[in-house]
Amino acid sequence: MAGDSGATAPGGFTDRVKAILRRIPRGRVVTYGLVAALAGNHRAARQVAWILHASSARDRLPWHRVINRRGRISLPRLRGYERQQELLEAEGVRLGPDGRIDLRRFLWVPPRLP
DNA sequence: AATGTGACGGACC
DNA sequence: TGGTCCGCCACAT
Repeated sequence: MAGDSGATAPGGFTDRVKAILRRIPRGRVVTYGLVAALAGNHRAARQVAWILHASSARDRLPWHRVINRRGRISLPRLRGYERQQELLEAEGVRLGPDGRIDLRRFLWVPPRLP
């Protein structure tokens, strides 16, 4: 039907990840591992990255709010890095001189899961 | 069913 | 501090 372009099992890991990503507030970030954990598998961080890579703009996911555990943008330079940085800074997320984001300050952790 | 993918994470040196 | 190696997982082909 309309929207089966997603093609993943409804309510599956991918759906959960997407739902979580859409709840990240502006000006906040999460790590791949955290999202994976919230989605039910703390070891599936790589899968979260894969989902973002495979998702299109139509998914309306705040992909730029996902960074790695070091507080850094994982996208390679000239392959999305600058774009992500720009989007983050536009929301007030500041990168340090080493391109690091202070997770203690910007990391978003949902207060509770329903 | 087997193999490949991918923007990870952690252990280790 | 930073590079390398390895384990992990769900989805694609």
